[in-house]
Amino acid sequence: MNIREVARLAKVSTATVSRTINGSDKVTPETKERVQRAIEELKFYPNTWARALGSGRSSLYGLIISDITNPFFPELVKSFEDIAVQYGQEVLVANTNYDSERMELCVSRMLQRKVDGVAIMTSEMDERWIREFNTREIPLVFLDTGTAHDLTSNISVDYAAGVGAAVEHIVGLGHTEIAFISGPMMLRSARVRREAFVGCLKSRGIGAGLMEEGNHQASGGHEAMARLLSGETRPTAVLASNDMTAIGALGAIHERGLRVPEDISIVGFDDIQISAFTQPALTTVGLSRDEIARVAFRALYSSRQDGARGGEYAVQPALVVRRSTGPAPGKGEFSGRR
Amino acid sequence: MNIREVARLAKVSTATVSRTINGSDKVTPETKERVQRAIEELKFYPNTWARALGSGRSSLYGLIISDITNPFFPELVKSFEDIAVQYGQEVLVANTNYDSERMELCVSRMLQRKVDGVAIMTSEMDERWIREFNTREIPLVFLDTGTAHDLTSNISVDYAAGVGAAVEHIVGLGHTEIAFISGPMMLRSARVRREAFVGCLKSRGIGAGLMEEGNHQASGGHEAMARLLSGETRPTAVLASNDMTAIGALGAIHERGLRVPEDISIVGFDDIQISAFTQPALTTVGLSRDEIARVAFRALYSSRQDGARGGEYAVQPALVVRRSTGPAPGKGEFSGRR
DNA sequence: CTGTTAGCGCTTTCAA
DNA sequence: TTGAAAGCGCTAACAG
Repeated sequence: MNIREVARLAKVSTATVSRTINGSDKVTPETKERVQRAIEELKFYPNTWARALGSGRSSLYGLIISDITNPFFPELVKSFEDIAVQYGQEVLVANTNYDSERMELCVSRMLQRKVDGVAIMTSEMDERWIREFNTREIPLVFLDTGTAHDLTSNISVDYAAGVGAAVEHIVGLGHTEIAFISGPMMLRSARVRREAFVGCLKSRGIGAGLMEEGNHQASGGHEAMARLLSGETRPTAVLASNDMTAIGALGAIHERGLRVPEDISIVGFDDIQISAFTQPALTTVGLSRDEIARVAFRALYSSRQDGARGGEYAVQPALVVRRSTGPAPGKGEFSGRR
Repeated sequence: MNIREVARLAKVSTATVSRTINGSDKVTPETKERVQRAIEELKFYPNTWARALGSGRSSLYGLIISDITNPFFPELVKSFEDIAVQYGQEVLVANTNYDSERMELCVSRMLQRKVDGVAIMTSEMDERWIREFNTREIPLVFLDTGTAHDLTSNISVDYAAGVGAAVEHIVGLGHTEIAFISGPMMLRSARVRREAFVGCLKSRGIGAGLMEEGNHQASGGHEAMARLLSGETRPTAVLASNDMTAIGALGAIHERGLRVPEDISIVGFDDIQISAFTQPALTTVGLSRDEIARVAFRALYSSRQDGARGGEYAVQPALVVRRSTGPAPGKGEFSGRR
């Protein structure tokens, strides 16, 4: 079943069928009507590849993420797809699994499928792959990596502001012993968050806090928190590099028989959906996946459609205060609700 | 840049390049070597669509899910992709968002991209769409819906056994007032789980328990639990239709100042990753996404490759006992660890 | 073992 | 407004 059969049934040429499918305005309403009916009757679905081959446009946008299993990403994927659908485009999602071999696979999938643009939402992207996209003039958008030029856009997250708001909130509650549980230091994104924390403390004249390394998952947060609790100086507040880490930390604290936030305050990062339902609900620095996805898609789409140059975009995180933060022990009456 | 340029550089015909790419054994090692070098040098990536068009095989398998944001699915997606990659195939993921309009979009994407098979992991699939796949002889595999025939396979989850194990565990702990928080009753998958619960109670001679309807998300579990707590008879144990629901319920219980499992025991369903890190860690009926994905992919792949008929497969859930279940209040010493 | 060539299903000039 | 026909990049039958 193909366009020719439709053409035959509608008694027109294949060109006319093609025009109808593509919504050309150079087709008489009557003809269009006839063709539509033939399409309906045959339940014809135009072959996407053949369309792409013929036209040179794939209407496909790539989205490269690290790990679909990390709750931050599914929400991003969903938002990206929703907006792509609005623009009549499609999305090809690929996972790197934080693995450079898989990363190569992701890149070649994108190249082989001739995507019209790629959103690289993982921080670990080898320079040489980027070059492959550049030489083929495929628009790119990064999350907080690389800089805008030609067909490359960049979305930068103001981590300093986000972490700053968190630290301010914590300091305002009287905390002085503030610890940080980072993500895996081999990940650029994790290092950036950690540096924002260190810088923030320094600029406020607070001595460098306790540091532990996690893995951006609950397990790592749990272990890191356990180490923190058995250390010499126990922190009264802990910032985590992401919410999963904070959730793991929460568990370790409870296991020790300590309470959050009465004994220790916790702040996460990302504001994934589940954070509103942890015990207690997590105070966290929210990063809008919706906004990131929208900005990313539009950057790619406008590069492609209007030949726009790459741009530099900024996204502001926002502190979401819930129940996991409270006054430092001994500092004023505790007013939180358990 | 295309196969012809590679052919020219390697001084062979396009057919030879094609053969090299496809790993044909009818090419002299030397020739193959020359072609490989040319490909490297030109950084040539064969156009997937053209390949599919020429060969009639897409090497693409569709995976239709309800909602990427529901933690059950990302793990399924990951497993499915991993196994597809092992077989050198690719995956096209589509979300229905529980919306019938989006569902139609998903189906037409699959049809337009000429996928080699589709795993339908959402329970709400309109009969008429299924027919579209059937008439085009596209292998299908369902999760717990439909029956095996021709090119259609089905994976059935033994909900009765899973729920049975949970009920047995709970009853063994002395509970008699057992409630169930279901998913949205408009979803078949939710109804199936609920029926398994009702049937299980009945077969054990226990009267029909309390029932509340949730939405398979934390918010619904929270609200349903709140209703349960303000009802006349307070249950001492609650089974939830999925883990997110259970997590929401946990929050509602804590807000009332009650403890889990001392005052109320909770059992979830699915065993999503985060369930090991809730407070307390959730006892739940685990469903292996890995197994489901593997079985589903293989069913599709063998239908396609070996022309195998559709099969009926079974997956057994397994109870994972953690900390959210304990003896019914008043029944024996409480021995759980908080 | 290698090359020639006719498609695959659609788009898109160019004419009519 | 419509049709004829030449590709798009690759595969596969057929020759050699």
